Amino acid sequence: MEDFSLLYSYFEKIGNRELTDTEKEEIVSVFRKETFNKKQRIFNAGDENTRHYYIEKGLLRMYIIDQSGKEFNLLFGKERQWLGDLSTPATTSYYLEAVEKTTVFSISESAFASIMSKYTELSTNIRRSYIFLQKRFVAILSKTAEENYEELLNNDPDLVQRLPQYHISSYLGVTPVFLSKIIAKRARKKD
Amino acid sequence: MEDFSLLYSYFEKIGNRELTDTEKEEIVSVFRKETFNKKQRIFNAGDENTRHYYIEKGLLRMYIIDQSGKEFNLLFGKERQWLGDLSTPATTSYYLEAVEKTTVFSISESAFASIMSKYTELSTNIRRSYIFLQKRFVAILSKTAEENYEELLNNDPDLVQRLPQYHISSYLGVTPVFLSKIIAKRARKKD
DNA sequence: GTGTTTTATTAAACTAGTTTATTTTTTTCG
DNA sequence: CGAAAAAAATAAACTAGTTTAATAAAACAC
Repeated sequence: MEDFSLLYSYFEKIGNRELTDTEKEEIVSVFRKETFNKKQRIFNAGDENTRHYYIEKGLLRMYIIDQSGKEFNLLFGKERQWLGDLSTPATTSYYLEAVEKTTVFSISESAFASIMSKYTELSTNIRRSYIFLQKRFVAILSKTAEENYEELLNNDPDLVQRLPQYHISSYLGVTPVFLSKIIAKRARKKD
Repeated sequence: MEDFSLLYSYFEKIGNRELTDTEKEEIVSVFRKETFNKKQRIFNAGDENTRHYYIEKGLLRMYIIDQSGKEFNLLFGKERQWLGDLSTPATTSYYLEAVEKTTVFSISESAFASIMSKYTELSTNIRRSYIFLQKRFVAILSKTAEENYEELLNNDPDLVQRLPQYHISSYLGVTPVFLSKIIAKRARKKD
């Protein structure tokens, strides 16, 4: 039998109460537990009606590929975070891929909408995502790449450790070459 | 008696039905009709518990001021659009200001949360805002300033016409000097 | 209307970040 | 383990966008 305990505790946390057995069954019936290998693609630009992913373990990245073929990492998601394209069920412009071997609980848009009406705190999530993206947007617009790197290092050192440098540079909106320069410069400063 | 008809028709549209008189009264009781003059500040970074604004007529901008004192326009709002800081009631990092003389219907966060449970389509709004910001983010990260200017010109020519150039440049994340160059270059190309 | 302030243009020197290419280091995997 | 592949570092030439400053044009105020 698959283990849904992390998902239960998530709903217990947001609902601020214990779940009944019926509620647990309901959750099991709408979520699908899935595992993706490192570098495995979960959805592609052009796909319709993509699912929402609550991550049990591992690390995902959502990215675009621009006209010239370059990738831009928009968001990462790790343990106990949601990731997905909120424009679903419309055709997505993004790719979702596992950076590490990752297990998730996935849910369709329609089921998501319906459990949202039961667990209204879920909509707080979308709002929180918005606030996060807004901050990130402002930071990238108004700060230098070096400052943004520092900030990421402070806010989520674990992420910096788990990601290859070229994924971080793409998240910060610079080339891997430039991030490498930044890091070299910082190392020089330190001693 | 103040005219709330635009607000009624907004709620009728999202609810997809006519409003009863009681509902209209309820709306009047939670919204406050306000007018702001050109360049008038509506809220400031540091303010707590800012309100949400549904714009009847006019044009607002929400912006930050960075460490070095430079302004960055994050969002504009015009007729029949919502604008506000979704991180409310937490302390805001943004400034909200009228670009033109503007009349709005404003609502507190707490009232907003409570009418949201009645008009659940309101939460779609937040989601739509998120999608909008995400697109804008990706565009600014992956495209040149010239392409972003073109795109704005296509998506919202009216906005370009109503805003002074230095507000547009700040929205696109470049200096007024550089936007001026882009425009000069485009004019040269055309003939 | 005309004088004053604000906004936009132009130019020139500069810098943050890119591109391409080569070398070194680290990771993967049979 | 050792070979091959992937990731990171370094260098050099380049470019998109900035800064500062001076001029021109437009908008505003009386």
